[in-house]
Amino acid sequence: MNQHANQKPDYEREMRRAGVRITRPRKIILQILGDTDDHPDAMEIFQRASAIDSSISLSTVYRTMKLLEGMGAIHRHAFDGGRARFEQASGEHHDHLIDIDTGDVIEFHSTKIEALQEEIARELGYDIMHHRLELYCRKRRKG
Amino acid sequence: MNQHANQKPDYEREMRRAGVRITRPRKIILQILGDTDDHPDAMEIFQRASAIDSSISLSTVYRTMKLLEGMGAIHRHAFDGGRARFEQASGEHHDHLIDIDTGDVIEFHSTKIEALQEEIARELGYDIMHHRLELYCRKRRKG
DNA sequence: TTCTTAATGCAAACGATTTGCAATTGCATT
DNA sequence: AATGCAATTGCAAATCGTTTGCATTAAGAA
Ligand SMILES: [Mn+2]
Ligand SMILES: [Mn+2]
Ligand SMILES: [Zn+2]
Ligand SMILES: [Zn+2]
Repeated sequence: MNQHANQKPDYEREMRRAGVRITRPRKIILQILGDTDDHPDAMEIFQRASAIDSSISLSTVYRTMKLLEGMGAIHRHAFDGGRARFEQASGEHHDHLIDIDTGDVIEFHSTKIEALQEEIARELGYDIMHHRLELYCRKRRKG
Repeated sequence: MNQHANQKPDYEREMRRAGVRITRPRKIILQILGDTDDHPDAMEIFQRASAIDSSISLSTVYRTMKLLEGMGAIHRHAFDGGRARFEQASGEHHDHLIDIDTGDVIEFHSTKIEALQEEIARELGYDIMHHRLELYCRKRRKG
């Protein structure tokens, strides 16, 4: 989620600094990612981008996602099912609850769980580089 | 893990009861899954099976994995990277720590984390159907 | 042993993602 | 503003893991 009224990171500046060109497709994709609250997949991003500039190709979407991921600007998620889904990396770490009926994604964060994970890894002699916690759920039935 | 000196579930009996035929390929794959401690992917299972009966096909491995998954006899994991990995479903629930350098998988279980997950889902109005907790780690450097 | 039908091997199809390549374009340079 | 060149693009073809159609084989009930 990125509408947390927090600072919008200036990726264009960062890209320029990295010697990466600011192209029309990249501007559009960046804008799409910045404007959304959800976790769209490449095809969804492609469609939203096509609405703005119909000449954009799916390949470019994929290439741009990879570029942005490498820059740390976005996170890639491999939730159950087909395609990878993306989200802007601004904001703090969080994990995801996925509604398996609607596909909705709800974000949450548990300091306690994060600490327990660290503890477990440490006891096993490891450092966590990254982790993934996904809760696949159904809306609770009344009563 | 299944070598926990616990009862070896009799899937052949269960399959017979379900009206599913006990074929030579299925016997072999079941034996492979029962004998291993790790989380092999379809290709690895195919290779181990081929060593026993070279006529087995990869398609049959995939079909059998799907059948066994449907029976609840195995779990399918989609760890980072290419192929799905499988493990016999005997034993209690556990989550995984993946050594990103070696690919090794270490199993762990945290009653506390499990409880916290439940609590989080409940507060959001959901019931957890299944979940996924994976810690991608590196061996801790000395000192 | 016979018979019916589920299960198999094979090759082709699949869906998501990546890649080779020729054409385009950002942008640093005049 | 015009130039030059490497980075980026669109397109089509390739890749990878997995699934599927179909003719053939083989469980296992009778
Ligand atoms: Mn998120
Ligand atoms: Mn396991
Ligand atoms: Zn987390
Ligand atoms: Zn768990």
